[in-house]
Amino acid sequence: MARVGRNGQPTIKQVAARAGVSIKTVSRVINGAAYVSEAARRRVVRAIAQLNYRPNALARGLVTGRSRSIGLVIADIANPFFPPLVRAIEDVAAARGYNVILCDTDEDADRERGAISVLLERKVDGLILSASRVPEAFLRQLAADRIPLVVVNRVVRHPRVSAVLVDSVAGGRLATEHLLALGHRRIAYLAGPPASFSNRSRLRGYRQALVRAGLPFDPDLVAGGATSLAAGRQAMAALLDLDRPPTAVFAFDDLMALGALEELRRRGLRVPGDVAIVGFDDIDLAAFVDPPLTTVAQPKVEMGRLAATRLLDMVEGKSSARRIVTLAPQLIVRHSCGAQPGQAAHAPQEPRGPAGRTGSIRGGAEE
Amino acid sequence: MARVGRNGQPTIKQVAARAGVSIKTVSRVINGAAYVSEAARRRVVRAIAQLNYRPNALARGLVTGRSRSIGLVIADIANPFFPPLVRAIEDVAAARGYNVILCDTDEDADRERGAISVLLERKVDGLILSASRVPEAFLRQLAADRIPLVVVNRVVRHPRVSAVLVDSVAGGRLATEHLLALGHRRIAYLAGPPASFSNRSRLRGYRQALVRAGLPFDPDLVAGGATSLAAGRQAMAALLDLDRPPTAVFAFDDLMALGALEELRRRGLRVPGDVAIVGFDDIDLAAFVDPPLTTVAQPKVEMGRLAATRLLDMVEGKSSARRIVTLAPQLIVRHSCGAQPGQAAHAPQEPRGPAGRTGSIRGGAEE
DNA sequence: GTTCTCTCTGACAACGTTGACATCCGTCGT
DNA sequence: ACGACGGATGTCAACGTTGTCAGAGAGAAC
Repeated sequence: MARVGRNGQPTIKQVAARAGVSIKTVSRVINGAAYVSEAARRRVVRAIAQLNYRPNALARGLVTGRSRSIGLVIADIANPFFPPLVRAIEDVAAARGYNVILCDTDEDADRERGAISVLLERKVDGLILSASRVPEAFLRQLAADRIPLVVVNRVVRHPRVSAVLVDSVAGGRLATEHLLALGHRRIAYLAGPPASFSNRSRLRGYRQALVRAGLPFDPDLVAGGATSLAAGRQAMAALLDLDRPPTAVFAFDDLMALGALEELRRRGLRVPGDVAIVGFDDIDLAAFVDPPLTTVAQPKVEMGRLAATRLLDMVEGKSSARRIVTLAPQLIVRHSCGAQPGQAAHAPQEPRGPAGRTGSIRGGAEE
Repeated sequence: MARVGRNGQPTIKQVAARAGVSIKTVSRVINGAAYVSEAARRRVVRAIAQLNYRPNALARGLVTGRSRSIGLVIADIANPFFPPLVRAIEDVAAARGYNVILCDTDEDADRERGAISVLLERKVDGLILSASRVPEAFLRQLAADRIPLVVVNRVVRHPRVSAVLVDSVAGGRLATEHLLALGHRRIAYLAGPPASFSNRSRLRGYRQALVRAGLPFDPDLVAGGATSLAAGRQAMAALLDLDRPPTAVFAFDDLMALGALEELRRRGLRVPGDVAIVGFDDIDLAAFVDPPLTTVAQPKVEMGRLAATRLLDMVEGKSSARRIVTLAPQLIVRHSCGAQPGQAAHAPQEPRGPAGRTGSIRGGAEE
């Protein structure tokens, strides 16, 4: 009989032999099952320690059909929005005995598809998708195949796909109304990736705010189409080269806002003196830049916690019905708009609907 | 015969049945093996597509003894030092067909041990450890068990443990000499975690620079012992409450430096006017804060790439001998010290030894 | 015509674990 | 004294894949 497994590591068989019991008894001890005598248990525990035995999760997963791992698909861990989210997800997962397999996609739908595919081959027990660019039909198919699925900042119309998101429309409105209240009339939008659900929502909020203020929507004042410092710089440059450049900018996210900030500084323009800026996300950086950035905060840690908890509840069958958790965005007023920090400029009108207040939770009623 | 596997997903058996071949032939097609007729191959490919079949990586890993995944153990993904490193590792791994399982440990040796243990149960093909706090003996044991292992910013004396690190002693010297050259004589060190290899090295570099300048080492000027904004704030506060507070501070990392910056601002002190600050890492934030932080840069992306490439080479048996790659730290002069940005203050003496120049690579000669 | 070689194919036994079920042995109730 | 019961243990067949080996044809070489 082999003293060790193929790859040199001890198996349950060696433990059993050493403890003088059957492999089933060892299995029972490992899994804390009942009906094992104290004597046997002690011998098994000793043998495990002596051999430094570790159960093979692959074999276990193969027979149980559960891998105790989840897949996490994000755009780019180097984008400061994601680390707090990932960390929270990881913490919840670890606390419940799951591992996280991380995949970056750079907002590319094909890479995302590939990542999901590989994750599925790995037999992850569930999937969390943030900044997902894959067509909705693809995700519906996943759900139809009974893969537990939670999406962040996007919605999938399927009775088993849960979501946690901040109300980006409300957030866009919040940001724009703040600039409006400060007297700005030419407000630009620094757009994010066109395929992004969040981008479209923030743009919608921006337009809503303009309309409510009786201002026309000017397509020339929308520039950008990505999410990076460089994209922010370029978009800001394009805007500044307009005949009538904007006096204020609402950026898709803080990265774009920071890029814009760089470009403004490069041209010797002052913020907020010459141009006011509002970002989105409230990444750690935002509070530290010069001037500190006014931005719409997303509760990243809470989002991560909610997403992971929800997913694992689905995985463990505690509740499989769809649940959509919508969190309220929050305007963080710092110095990049010229308002009194810590409080929003007086809003021109009351926000409508539930968003903008506290987080609301909607059950699985829809679809 | 079951139409689908236990968990509802098609198996190689269904594919074989549908294509009218044996499972072995399907296996051959999947793995691109030779000796499959065009006709058979086509039928198999079609069946795979129709069933949306995905090979089960667990089963595959069980029989081949390789999981095509690596474990990545770091202190905290929310610490801005790590995302670029992680991203680079992930990219290399993905390009070579591996997945990354991520674990945060919060610098806690027990959690690290636990994470490594779980990763080993998962049968990862190798391990990358950054900010590792576990005793060296533990890692030597791992290496003795033939687990491919690469450590970042730490060294393990074992003929099979590779490492990639920046010369933190040289970095500490660089930072301190910069402050010295600017005329500072009371220079404090904002210490990182005492158990950290990097912390000890940077402290050593700091002391070396002092000695070379003929200055005494004053233990009172060392404060801190963690790595966070809060710790930086507190340590800075303690330093400022001294009878003779320092005129300059070298911080273990940029997070500590930023914390110090906050505390100084809170007390109405100016940087660099009243106190000069040098950080370490050159996180993205560093260039954006006010004032832009002078800091010692670590080439995080390159480190990640090197570590992952090295590990996978070991995993794939391309070369198993130990290799230590030492990269040179680089002083990035911005505004937090009062020097002319972009260039270091004139160093009081020539750096000694290979570090401080270009990166050097030492082979497996040691141990 | 026989043997050899080469291509293609499939049967079968692993891999390390758990689940279903069987068995053995005391002890208790009657 | 006997059956029933329940604790403690073991046997065996999965799980879904790949590795080993053997075999069937089809040409090629002698």
